[in-house]
Amino acid sequence: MKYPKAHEEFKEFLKDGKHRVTPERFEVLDYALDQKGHFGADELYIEMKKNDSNISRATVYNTIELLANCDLLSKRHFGENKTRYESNFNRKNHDHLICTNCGKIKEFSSTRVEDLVKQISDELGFDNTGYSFNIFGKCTDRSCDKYED
Amino acid sequence: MKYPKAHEEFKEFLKDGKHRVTPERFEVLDYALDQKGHFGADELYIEMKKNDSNISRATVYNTIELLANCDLLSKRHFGENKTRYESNFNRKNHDHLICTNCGKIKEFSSTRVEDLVKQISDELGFDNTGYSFNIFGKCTDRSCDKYED
DNA sequence: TTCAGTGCAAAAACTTTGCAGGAGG
DNA sequence: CCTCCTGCAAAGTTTTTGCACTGAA
Repeated sequence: MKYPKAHEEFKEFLKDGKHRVTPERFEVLDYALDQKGHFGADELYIEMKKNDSNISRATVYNTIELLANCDLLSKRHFGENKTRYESNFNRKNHDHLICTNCGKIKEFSSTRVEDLVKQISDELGFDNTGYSFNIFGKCTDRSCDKYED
Repeated sequence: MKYPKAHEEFKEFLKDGKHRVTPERFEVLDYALDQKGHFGADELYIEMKKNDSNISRATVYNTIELLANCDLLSKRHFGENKTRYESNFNRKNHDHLICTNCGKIKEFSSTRVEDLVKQISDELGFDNTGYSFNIFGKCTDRSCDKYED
C-alpha cells in the first residue's frame, strides 16, 4: 500500500453511513496521488485504462469528487472549461501564476491572500469555505518556454 | 443605436487591418451589453435566436471572444466548466463571492486585491496581465435563497 | 437482504472546426 | 479581387445520466 495515511483518511471520510468502502475508490485514490501536478478526471481515467484497469469513467468521476470533498484533492479551474485536480496530501495551501504564453503554472503561498479572503468574507457577511486566486501573465525572461527577445 | 460609445470602441479595435467591421459583430455587441449579470456564449446565442436573429453560433462565439479581447467584456470562470462573460462597459473592476448553497454571486471591489496581485507578480518576476479571484462560501442569514434555521 | 456502487453506453452541455458561399476593404 | 467572415452542420471535449448487475454492510 503506497499511501497508508491517505487510505486511512479516506476510509474515515467514507464511514459516515452514506458511503461504502470499495476497492475501486482506493484504486482511484492511488492513481490520483501518483499524479504530478494538475490533472483532469478524464486524463486519470484514460491513464488507468492504459494500465489495464477495469475501472469505469463514472467511478473515476464519482471518486475524484469524493476525494475533493474530503480535502485529499483540490479542485482547480485555470480559465479552461475543464476541472483540474491536484493532490493536497502533505502539501500546504498555495495559489497559482499562469503564463498565458507558455502555459506553465507557478505556485506561490502567501498568508496575505488568506488574510484578505477572511477579511473580505467578514466584511460582507459571508461564511467562507474556500477561494480561488489565479494570476495570469507572462513569465519574464528566459524562464518562459516561449520567450523571445 | 443603443450603445454608441461601445460601438465606437469596438470599431476602433477592429480597424487594425486584421479584422473586418460587420453588422453581425455589432448585433452581438448590443445583445451582450443588454445582458444582466453574467452570461454564457451559448445562452447569448439562444437568446438571439429566440428573437429571430439570423446569427450563427460560430459568429457569436467568435465575436464574444473579440469583445473580451478589447475589454468590452470580461471573461469569468466560477468553478463550472463553462466560460461566463460580463459587461465591462461603464463598470469598475470587481471580484466575486459565490454562494455554494444558492448560487448567488455577490460582487466586491477592493484595491487590496489589485495591490496584492501587483506585489506578488513583482516578487516572482511575472509580467501580470490579469487575475481571477473568487471567494466561495455561504451567504449568512436570510440573504441566502436557501437559508435554513 | 438491501441499497449504494459499478461498468457501460448514451446523452448532455459547451465549444471548436470544416466548408462553401458572401461581403468588406 | 482577395481575404476574412458568415451560416450551417458536424465533430470534439468534458461531464453527467440511465440502467441492470454486483457486492459491501
